[in-house]
Amino acid sequence: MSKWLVKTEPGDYSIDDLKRDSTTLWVGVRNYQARNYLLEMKVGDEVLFYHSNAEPSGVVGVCKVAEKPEPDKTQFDQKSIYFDEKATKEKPRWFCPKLRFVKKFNKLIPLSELRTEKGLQKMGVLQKGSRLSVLPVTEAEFKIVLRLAQ
DNA sequence: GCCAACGTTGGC
DNA sequence: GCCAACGTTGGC
Repeated sequence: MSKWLVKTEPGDYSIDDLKRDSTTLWVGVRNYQARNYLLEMKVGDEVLFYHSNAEPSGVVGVCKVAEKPEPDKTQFDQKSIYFDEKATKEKPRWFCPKLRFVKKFNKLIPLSELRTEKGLQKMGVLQKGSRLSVLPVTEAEFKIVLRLAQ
């Protein structure tokens, strides 16, 4: 099973929102590389939940894949900010898995702390210029983050 | 297919 | 708010 990390701005959708909702469709990803990662997600995969553009930014909890990706309905909705005029129902461009809340860490693990961890130096989210909102995480990296959360 | 212009992301 | 990094668009 694979591990992942998803980014979200807490003002848009935070770990507390996911805790309240229990599950959510991860709509709105509009980057092909990120989409391809979403499509690789399998039910049961564990996902680090990351707050970006936050004070401070960092990993705040864990969720998991509850349902495999389905076409993201917002791409067909003209009123949605995620509307994509080039997408059709016959040939959807964008997909969203359903994510289920697992836990919120007692403390946020800030980027600065992740950066000082030896085992995390190659972690995707720490790489310079990394802007992908969906990223793979290795088993070892995932374990280290969980340890830091304790 | 190249590449300039433009838009977005996201740390700081 | 700044700006580096990267993605996308569209003229040619």
